[in-house]
Amino acid sequence: MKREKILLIDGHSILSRAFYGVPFLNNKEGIPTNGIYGFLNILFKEIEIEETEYVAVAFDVPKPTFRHKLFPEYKGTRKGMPEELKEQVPLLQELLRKMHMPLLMMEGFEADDILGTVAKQMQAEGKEVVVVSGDRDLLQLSDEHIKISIPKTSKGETKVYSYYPKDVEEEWGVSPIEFIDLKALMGDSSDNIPGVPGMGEKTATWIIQKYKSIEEAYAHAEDSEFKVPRKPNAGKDLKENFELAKLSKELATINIHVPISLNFSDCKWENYANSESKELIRKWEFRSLYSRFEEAESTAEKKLSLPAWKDVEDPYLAKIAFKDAKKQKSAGIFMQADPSDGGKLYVYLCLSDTRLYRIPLSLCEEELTELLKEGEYFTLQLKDQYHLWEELLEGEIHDLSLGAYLLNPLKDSYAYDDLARDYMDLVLPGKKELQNTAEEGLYSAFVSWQAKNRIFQELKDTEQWELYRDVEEPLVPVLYRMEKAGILVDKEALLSYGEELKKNIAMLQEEIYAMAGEEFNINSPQQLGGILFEKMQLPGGKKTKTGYSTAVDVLEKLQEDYPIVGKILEYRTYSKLNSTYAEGLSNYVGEDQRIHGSFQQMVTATGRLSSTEPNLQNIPIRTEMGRVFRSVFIPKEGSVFLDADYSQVELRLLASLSKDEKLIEAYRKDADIHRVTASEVFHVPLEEVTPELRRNAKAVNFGIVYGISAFGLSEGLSISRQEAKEYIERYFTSYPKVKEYLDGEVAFAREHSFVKTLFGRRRPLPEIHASNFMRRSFSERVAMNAPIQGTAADIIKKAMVIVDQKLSEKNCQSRIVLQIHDELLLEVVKEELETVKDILVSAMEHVVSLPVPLIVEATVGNNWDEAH
DNA sequence: TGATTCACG
DNA sequence: ACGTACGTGAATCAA
Repeated sequence: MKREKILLIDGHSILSRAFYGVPFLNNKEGIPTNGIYGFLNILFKEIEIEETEYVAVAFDVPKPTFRHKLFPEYKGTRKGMPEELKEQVPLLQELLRKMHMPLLMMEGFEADDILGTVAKQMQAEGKEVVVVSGDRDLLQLSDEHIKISIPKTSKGETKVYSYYPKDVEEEWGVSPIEFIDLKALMGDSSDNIPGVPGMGEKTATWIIQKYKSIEEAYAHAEDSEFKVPRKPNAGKDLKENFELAKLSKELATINIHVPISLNFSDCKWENYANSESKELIRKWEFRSLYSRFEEAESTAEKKLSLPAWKDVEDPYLAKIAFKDAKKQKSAGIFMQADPSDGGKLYVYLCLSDTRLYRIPLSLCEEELTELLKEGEYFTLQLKDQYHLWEELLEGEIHDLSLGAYLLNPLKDSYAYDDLARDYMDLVLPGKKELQNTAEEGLYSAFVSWQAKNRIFQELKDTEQWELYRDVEEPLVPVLYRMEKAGILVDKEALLSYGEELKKNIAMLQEEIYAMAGEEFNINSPQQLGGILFEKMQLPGGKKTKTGYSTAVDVLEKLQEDYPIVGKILEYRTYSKLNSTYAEGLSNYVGEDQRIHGSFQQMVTATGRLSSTEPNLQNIPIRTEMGRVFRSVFIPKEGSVFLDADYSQVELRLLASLSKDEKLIEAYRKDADIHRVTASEVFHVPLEEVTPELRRNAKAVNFGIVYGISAFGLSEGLSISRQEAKEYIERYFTSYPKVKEYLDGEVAFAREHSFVKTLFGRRRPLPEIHASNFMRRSFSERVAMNAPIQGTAADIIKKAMVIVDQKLSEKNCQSRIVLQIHDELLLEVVKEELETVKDILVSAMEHVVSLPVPLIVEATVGNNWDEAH
């Protein structure tokens, strides 16, 4: 039988071959792309020659460079590699990932070793292997079913030289294994292999041909036959340098025992032409590849239907399905209500690639409860299912949507079809295209089963497994309990305040009409702009695409000279408060007088939560009038509110992550940080810092966390760009480590196209190399902000998990009801107050230990306003 | 549906 | 020369 064939490619080596073989190319943005281009040509050529679809590419993992500076810096630059080539490595990897190419990388192991291990493994599994590399180092791997293929590009043409053992023998006169010894004697400066001084190719070949190995040659070094032509001292050289030779051999030997294992079928390379990869091909202007990608994409479009499934109505059949699930202690599982069936609950089970069931929950409650006691199960959007059937809390159920969110938090959906597309290379019909609700459940269970290994592996590969397992997953039940608990609202008070607002709105409306001389819709920016800037001829013309800007900052400047503007601003405020909060919130108050909002865990790019239906994270506080809404949120009878918030987490994290001594010291002394900054930046003694200076310094501090830019700061402070620039420069002179840290983040982003938090959460930055200044600058600011904002998010999430756990350990009835990014609001049974306060504050403060301690301020109150 | 505005951290 | 502060969600208007 013909052996199946797999191509294993030495990524770095082929890239550098291509780099030197293809004339220098640049795209419009100045990104060097010649190596990538050459790599792709070699890749496609090899695939064509070898006629296989099974491919994988191995890369060295760059030595870790610690960005957080909590550890000494270690630079793992490949020496002798020109900058233009180095830059192309991450770009090529990005493209290959988008082309769905399996990348073999493992920390602590070189690509050579990975290739060697995998090649031998595949040969043992009965495959035909072709190892593609740019240099001869890998010839030692050549074997009965392992061919070493060395492409050489010159004058635009790529020729491929192939070596089975007999070809190695023919060209160098030694076997592949002996090739190691040959290299050990000769040495190789580019690989840092010393070799034996004075030994060149001729001498080394003679010795190895005669004695087969350096050990054997050493044993005979003093024999009379040890007579290398024209090298009378060769024996002596070897004798004297034997240790060096042995070391060289060790260095030259490829390790074929790397703890890696490759699944042949995972290497099937298809769907390389997709929208994401095509975008890069276009961006990098590889015109000659356009048509290849277009054609490939059209043939790759495929729709796969569901495996046959069973609609189980017979309790006996249900029992059988569950019995098998129990035996394997694992399954894809999904629960859903069917509105076309009176909201009846169904359980969907996927036991294998071909076994899929739909069972009414009423037929299998007992079996399901029993099943969840043992084993691990996989699903999507788990929190929603807890709301359907709380008993699911008892099982170990993994939420793959959550995993997919960590792998790419920029997506807008993590439903079954998204996961199938991204992790199974499978195009499934979207929810809207489905005929009935059953299909959604079946697909979800099926995808949960199919995508789990890939998603888990990627979480491990990206070092986000712990974040997933210890933070995101444990948070799911916590959020569920928060949503279930809800928060009590005094609806009467809410509505009566709304009435009050409405009266004011009506009054203001009349006044505005009178002043404008006509009636119009004040809520319409377009009409408002027309009245103000055309009819009434106020200064300060255009700003937006659709017409005049009527945003607060514009109107505030006009307020003093034009009374109507003040009225309009007032109208705006009242009308916002009324529609969003008075009317908006009251619509969500349920039978139990509580609002059960929902917390979204897979929305933000930075790892924060978000709050919807209604948004309980933007209840007013900054103005007296808005604050009233906080007082309508109240604890239930016998309870109080306990509110705890982190004091300036983000700035404290900035100090810790940058390790700036001056900032750390200031925080350790618990100084007023904005005042200290003002004193530093404006060269004023601490006691002489005016409120004005402090305000400015505070804006600078904010700016730093947001990813400072002179333009932004000048806008925020209404000062000139030049002044803003000076502020920033002086800030960085005062806190040099902060500058180093922020620059480091941007540099990291440029190299890897993502940044990460202290706990490993990633924020992709696909536009960090954009040619568009605005997009690129935006990515740079995000690179500075995301690690800080994200680390703060990680920290409070960890705290929530701990608090929830401790509350249940101590049998407390108190619960977390809200999270507002750096603040937790708890409804606390009065008797539990002291216990809960201790738990809460200490959990929040001790989540992580950093150079600057985290400080939590906790307050008790009979409504949210009082407690904050 | 997208743009604008504004509430929060 | 480019022309924005970071992260959200909801209400509203104008297509």
